[in-house]
Amino acid sequence: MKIATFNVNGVKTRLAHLLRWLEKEQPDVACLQELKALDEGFPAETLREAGYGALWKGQRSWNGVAILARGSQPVEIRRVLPGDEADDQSRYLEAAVDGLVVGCLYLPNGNPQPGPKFAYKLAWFERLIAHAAALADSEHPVLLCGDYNVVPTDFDIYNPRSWRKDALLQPESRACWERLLAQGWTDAIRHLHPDEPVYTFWDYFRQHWQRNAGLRIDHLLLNRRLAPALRAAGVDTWVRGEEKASDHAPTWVELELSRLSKPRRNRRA
DNA sequence: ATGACTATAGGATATAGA
Repeated sequence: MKIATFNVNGVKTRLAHLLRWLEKEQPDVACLQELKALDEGFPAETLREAGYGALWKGQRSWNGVAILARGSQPVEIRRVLPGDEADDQSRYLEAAVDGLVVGCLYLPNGNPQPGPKFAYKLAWFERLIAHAAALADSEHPVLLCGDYNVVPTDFDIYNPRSWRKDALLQPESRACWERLLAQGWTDAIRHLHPDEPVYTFWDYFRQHWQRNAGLRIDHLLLNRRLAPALRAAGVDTWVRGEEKASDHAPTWVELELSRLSKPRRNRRA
């Protein structure tokens, strides 16, 4: 079972890219961020014809998240991150797909910092940590993936020098990331590729893609129950090399759910 | 310190992204 996260940077602008990628890589589940479209602008019919059921949460101009499932309809669990009823930004969706709980998130960028946007980022991160605590300990297999807008360490960026003041590298952002992982989550990419640089984002400036000057900010986290199923993880970098590509590349895990032990209540003494 | 580039909304520029 292949599950991917992909910040499409505009689902309407990138629809052809999205369809080519789905066709070629055949992910079973695809979590999308930055739809930049209203609910009514989401190409649900086209995706259905491509074989994917979908849940989506749009917003005018910015944000927006979706969960696609190949050959099935994701079952919605929640469409808001708890903790702030005044927050109207479309950044979180959670669904059940084939016995798996999948959270799709688009964590605020936070620039410029310091300032209100950075405060919003940290507040949103605190809400995520609070919500993720129960998911981390869940007896269900849970995957929490998306654009976290955090470069976990200096090893996750081509060169931190010109990014030192960026919200993505701030000690506060990284401390939140560490607290999240300390709940027991496995960072799939880093777990399977401990010694090599892996990037998921290359900005449009200064030929950063051509120079492979990237950042690792799209992450897939597995809870304890799911971690034993992890078989492979990677980045579909070819998508970033396409004409008029998103600045992010799809990032994925391959899971072998049949390898998970049965829930305790079903096990014989 | 700034800007490089790409997107949306709208119909010129302003704002956001990371």
